Amino acid sequence: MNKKNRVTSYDVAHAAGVSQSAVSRVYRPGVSVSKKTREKVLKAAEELGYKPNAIARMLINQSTGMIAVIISSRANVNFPEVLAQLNKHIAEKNKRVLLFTLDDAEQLETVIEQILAYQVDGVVALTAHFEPDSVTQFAKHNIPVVLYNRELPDHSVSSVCCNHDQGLRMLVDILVSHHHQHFLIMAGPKDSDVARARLSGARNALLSHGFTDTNVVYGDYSYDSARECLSAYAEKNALPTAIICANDTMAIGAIDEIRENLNLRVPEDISVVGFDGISASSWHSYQLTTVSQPTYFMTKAAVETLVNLIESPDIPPETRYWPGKLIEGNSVAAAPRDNE
Amino acid sequence: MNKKNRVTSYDVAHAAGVSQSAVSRVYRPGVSVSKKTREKVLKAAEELGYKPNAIARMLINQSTGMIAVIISSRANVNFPEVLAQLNKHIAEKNKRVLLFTLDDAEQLETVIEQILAYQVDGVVALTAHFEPDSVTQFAKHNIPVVLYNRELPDHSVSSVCCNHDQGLRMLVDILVSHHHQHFLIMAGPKDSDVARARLSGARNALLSHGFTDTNVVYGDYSYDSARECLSAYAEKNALPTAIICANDTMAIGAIDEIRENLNLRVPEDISVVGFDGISASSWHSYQLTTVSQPTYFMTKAAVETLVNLIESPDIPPETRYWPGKLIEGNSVAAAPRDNE
DNA sequence: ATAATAATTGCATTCGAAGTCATTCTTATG
DNA sequence: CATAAGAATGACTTCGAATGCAATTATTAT
Repeated sequence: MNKKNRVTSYDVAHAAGVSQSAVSRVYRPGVSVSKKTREKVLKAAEELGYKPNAIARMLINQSTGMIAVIISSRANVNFPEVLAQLNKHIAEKNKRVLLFTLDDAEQLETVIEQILAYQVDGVVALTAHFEPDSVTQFAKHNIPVVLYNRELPDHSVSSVCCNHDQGLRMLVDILVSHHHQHFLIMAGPKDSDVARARLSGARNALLSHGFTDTNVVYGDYSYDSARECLSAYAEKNALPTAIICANDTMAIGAIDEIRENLNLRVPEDISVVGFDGISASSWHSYQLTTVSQPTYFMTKAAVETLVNLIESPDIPPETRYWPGKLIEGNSVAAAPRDNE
Repeated sequence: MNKKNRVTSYDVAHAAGVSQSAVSRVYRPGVSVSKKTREKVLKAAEELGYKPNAIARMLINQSTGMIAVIISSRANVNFPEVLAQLNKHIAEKNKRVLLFTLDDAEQLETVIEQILAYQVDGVVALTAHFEPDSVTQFAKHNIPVVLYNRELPDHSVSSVCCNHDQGLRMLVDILVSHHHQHFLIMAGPKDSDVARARLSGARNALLSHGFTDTNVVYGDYSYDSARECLSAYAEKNALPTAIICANDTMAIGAIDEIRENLNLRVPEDISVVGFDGISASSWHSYQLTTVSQPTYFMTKAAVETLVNLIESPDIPPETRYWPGKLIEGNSVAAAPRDNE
C-alpha cells in the first residue's frame, strides 16, 4: 500500500500470488484469464477492498471518459432540467460530467485551459459566452464540441437546437388568427444566442404576416425585468394587444404587471405568449400559451452526436433542429376591437 | 508527439533545448527556475500549444482536484441554484465538480464504485438515497464526505443543514399570532430527509403551542401533488384555517386549489405558508409567506468544511446549521372567526 | 583571483494500470 | 506418447508530469 493507503493492483497481485498483469487482465473484458486466477484475484481484491484506479487507466488509455459541460449560472431557467438530463444520458454512455461555469468573457481563457488540461473526451457547451475562437482551440486539440441551443454562423461545429423560428411562427400564427394587429416583442438579453434566435423568429413570423417594425423591449429573462420593461414601455407608448415574450418567466412577469399595475385583463385585454413550457406556465393563475422545448430528445441528441464524434472524429459537423411543441393555455384571446 | 497528437513536456523540452524536469518546474509555483530557462520553455510551449496534462499530474500528486457531487434528479426544486453555487465555490478552491446522479437505491453500488475509481478528493451528497453504510465505504477509503441538508443519526459525518426546526417555528409562530387553531400540514415525500425534518419541525412548533395531532397529508413536492392531496383531503375533512406546506411549490399548488376548486380566498379564508423562498413565491399572484434557505452561505460552508477535511482528515465531523430567513408575504391573515 | 555558497539543471525514478512479447503450461490430435 | 496449437502467465515498458538527488553553473564574499 502506498502513502495514501490506496490498494493497488500490485497489492492484490501479491496477496493472490500472481503478477500485476494478471490482476489487470481480470478487470479488462475479453482478455483470457483462467478461472483459477480470476477467482484468486477477485478474492484478494475483495479482501483488500481494491478498486481499479481510473486515473492510471486514463493515462494509459489516452481517454478519460469525462465530458466537460459548460454552463453559465445565469442561463435560461430550464438549465437545471437540461443539466440533469444531459448527465443522465452521459452516464448511460458510461462517461462522466465534469462541470464548468462560465459567467463572463474574462473567465473564458482559464476555463478553456482547465478543460484542455483535464483531457476530456468532449465538450457540451450550454453557454452564451463562448466565442467561435474558443471552439477553434478545442478543434486544434482534437476535442469534439457540441453546442446546445446555439449555432455558429458558419456551422463549423455540431449543434443541437430547438427550432425557435418554427416555435415562434406557431405562436404568432395563433395571435394573428385571433385578429391581433398590435404587437410588442419582449426579448431576452442581447448577448444570448437563444434570445437573439427567438427575437429574429418572432420578427420573421410577424413579417410573413405583413407586420413590419414591431416594437421591442429587452429584459434579462427574469420576472422582475419583465415587469420593469413593460411598465417603462407603457408609460410612453400605446399598449399592444399581444405581447410575445422570449421566455415563460418574463411572460408571467408581463401578465402580473398587466393585471396589477396596468389594471387590465389577460387574455381579454392583452394576450401574452411565452416560450419554454416551464412548469409554472401551466399554473392556474397563468395558463400560458407557450411552446415547450423537447429537452429530453435534445439532450439525448446532443450526447449521441458528441459520442459519435468522439468515436469517429471525421464526421462532419451537423446541426440538428428539434421542433417545439405548442401548448395552448388560456393567455390568448381575440384582440379587443380597436374602437373599444 | 504521441498518437493522439498531444504535446507533452518532452516535446516542449526538446524544442526549448532543456530537460523535461525543467519544463515541469516552470509550471510548478515556488520552484527555482532561471529567467532564461523559463522564457525558453514558455516560448516553446506557446508555439507548440502545450498544456500540462492534468491526468498525469493527478497520478503523481495523488490528488485529482475533483469533488464528486451526488444529486438526485427529482430532488427539491432549488437544486439547480444549489448546484450552480456549489460549483462556483468549488471552482474558487481550484477544484472541479464531477457530477453523479443517484435516483434510486439500485444505482447506489455502481455510483460508489465509480466515485472511488475516480479518486475524487471529496464528496458532497445532496441526495436522499444514500445510506449510512455507503458513507462508511468512503471513510474506509479516506474520502471525506459532507452531507447537504441531511444529517446522520449519529452525526458521524459532517453536514451542512438549514435549521428547519427554527424556520418552521417562525412560520408557526406567525400563524398562531394570527389566532389560527386549525392546521393542516402538507408534507413532502416520506423518503426525503429534508421533508421529514420539515414535518417534524412543524409538529414540534405546533406542539409547543399546545396543538397535538395535527393532520398531515403527503405530496411529492410538486404543484400537482399539492392540488391532488388537498382536494382529496377536502372531500373528507373539515378545512383547516392554515396550511403549512413542506415547500413553496406545494404551497402555490395549495393556493391555486383553494382558489379554483374550493372557491375560497387566500389569505382571508385560509392562510398558507411555504418553505424555500423560490422566486415564484414572490410573484404577485402568490406572495407567499415563507422561509428562504441561505443557500449561498450553506453551499459555501459545505465546500469549506469539505476542503478543510481534505487538508486535515483528522478534523472531527461537524454539523453546521444555518437559520432560515423569514419572508413575510401576503398569504397569512387573521384566522376567520369560528362561527363565520 | 579564489574559495565558499547559493541557485539551477538533468538524470532517474515514481505514480498505477494496460498491453506487448516471450515463455510456460494445457489440451487435443495424430 | 509426441507434438502442434492454443491458452495462460509474467517480465518489462508505456502513458506524462513531478521530484529527490547529484552535478553543474552562477553569485557573492574575501
